[in-house]
Amino acid sequence: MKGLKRSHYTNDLSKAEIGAEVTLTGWVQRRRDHGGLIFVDLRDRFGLVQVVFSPDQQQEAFAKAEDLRKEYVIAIVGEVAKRPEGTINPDLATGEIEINVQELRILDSAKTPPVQIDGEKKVGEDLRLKYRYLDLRRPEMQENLILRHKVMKKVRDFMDQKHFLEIETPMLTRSTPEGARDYLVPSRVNAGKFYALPQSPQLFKQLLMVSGLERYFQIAKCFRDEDLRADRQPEFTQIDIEMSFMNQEKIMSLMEELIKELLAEVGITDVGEFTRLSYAEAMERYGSDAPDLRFALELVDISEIVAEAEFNVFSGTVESGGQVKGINAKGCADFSRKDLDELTEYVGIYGAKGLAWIALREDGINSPITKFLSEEELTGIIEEMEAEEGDLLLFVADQPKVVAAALSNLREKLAVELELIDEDEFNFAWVTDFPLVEADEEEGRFVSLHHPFTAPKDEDIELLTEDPAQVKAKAYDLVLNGVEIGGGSLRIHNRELQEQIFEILDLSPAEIEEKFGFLLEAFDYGAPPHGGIAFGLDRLVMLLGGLDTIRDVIAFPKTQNATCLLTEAPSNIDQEQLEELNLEIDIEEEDLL
RNA sequence: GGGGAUGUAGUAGAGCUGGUCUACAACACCGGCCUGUCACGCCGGAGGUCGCGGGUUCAAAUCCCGUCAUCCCCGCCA
Repeated sequence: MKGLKRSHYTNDLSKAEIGAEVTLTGWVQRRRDHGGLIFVDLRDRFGLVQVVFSPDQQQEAFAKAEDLRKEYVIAIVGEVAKRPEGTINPDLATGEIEINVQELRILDSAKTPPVQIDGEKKVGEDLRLKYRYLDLRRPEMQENLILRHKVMKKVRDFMDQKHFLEIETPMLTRSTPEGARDYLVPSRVNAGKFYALPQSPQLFKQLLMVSGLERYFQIAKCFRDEDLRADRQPEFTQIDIEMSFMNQEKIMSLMEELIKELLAEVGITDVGEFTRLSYAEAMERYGSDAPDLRFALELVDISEIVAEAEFNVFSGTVESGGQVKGINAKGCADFSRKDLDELTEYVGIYGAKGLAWIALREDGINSPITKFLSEEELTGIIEEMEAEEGDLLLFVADQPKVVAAALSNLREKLAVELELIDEDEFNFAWVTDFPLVEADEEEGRFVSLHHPFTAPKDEDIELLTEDPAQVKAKAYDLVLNGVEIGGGSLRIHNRELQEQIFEILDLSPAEIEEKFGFLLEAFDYGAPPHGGIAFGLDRLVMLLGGLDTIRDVIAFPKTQNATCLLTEAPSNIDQEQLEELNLEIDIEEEDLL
């Protein structure tokens, strides 16, 4: 490109530049060859501009333009010209002008791309991922990455302004017993030992508080070796924040300020009040600790009404410690048997053994269960659920966990099908007062709901010894449109309490010392009260962009099988590398393909 | 580990109650024509192991079994 230096980006150009000589570079989006005249749409990161090759202008450039194909990389020198009368393209930002080319240089030719870059047709995701560098040429994808950049930039500006320091923490760290499965990295120098990639910088940020940095943040890569979902990747990014000498209220209001500024940055200003819900209330009313508050369809507990019912599915469940809850699907009394079968199958995914229903139709009540209910019980249900003619009442009877999972998901499914969701709304809610621990039936012990460093509420400290399950935590989650986008807590900052929690989690003193000795020791040297929060950057950007998967806001994401179709990672490695690390592969040769 | 959906030219689809399927048109591609197009147009052309393997059958893109890949979900994700 000797001697040719870009003078403008495509979208810099407007009527103001008419007559100017400009040098542009970019990709050929499309070529329209009219024989005696060739139009090329030149694309750069900022947009498109039409460049015109005409033998009247420049014979040599015109001849060369005959060879141009899609995605060729070119540089042109030409004059900005007003488009002739009647040829203005109102759909194009630069549609009032065009470039009459004097000189064309082909900087690189290109094979016909396997995915269409300018097309509206959607391409299979496997191909998009294999040719991710081409997929990322699409303006939609570039906009997603730009949005992500803007959010990150705003985070840094905001945090800096609030006196936070961005501090990096190690990627090679030690494995911790609680939490997700670790990604492990073998140590060559220390044969037989492993580093773990961080699930989050949790311990380091707490140590930074002990160090007296007071306000820390980091846009941190985190790694969790668990199965993937539309909103879960094995490596993802957290906006990680920690501060000293703050109470929960101050942290939450500072974070609201941050979130509002982030939204304003991307043009979303009509954000309502952040709702506050206790965990207990969220579970009671929505069956979820991350409820979508853009619509109602609240869960109603009718356990008491049907406790003595002849209908054994209800009364028997209540008797054995379960509950019966329902949703009033307004105006759905005309659902067909097939619709109802489908919903029943749907709640089955979440472990519900059935879905009872009462349809309040014009010609009376239609239901397979009302014959087992007394007049009084039926009236009680209808009253409790504020049901009227035209409504469909749907019930699940089971253990509270199953009822919550089934009905919270049913609630969301109904909201989508009944079009109750305003897609433009950004509805934030804080969920607070989480239980500190919950019983893990499989392992027969308590496990932390958040993580083991979360502080219990002061008034519940006495309960720690008697009934740990009743202890509430100084923890808070931020939920946006039914998606958990962040969570945090005040931390324990003294050794005694932290040791007590570890004991409740059934960690032996030896284990505690081995795994967390360094943290407890740090607390012996003057640890300030501290707390923080971490936001899932990918999820946040996904929601701001109105997207369905975080893959669309990650430049090079993995497939659901945690592979990279572009680089074909993970891959086999040389025997030599294994030997250097003192590792042996213990699977059959033929499986190692 | 489990449930579900999808897999047909480069791409996205139709065909899939088995037989004129020698697999269809579209977009893209290649060639020709065209000086005002902008999803340019017109004419012509090339392009397919119907994901892969096996089975049923006189006959399989179509039915059955297995397998692989991608996606959605359950489990899992402090």
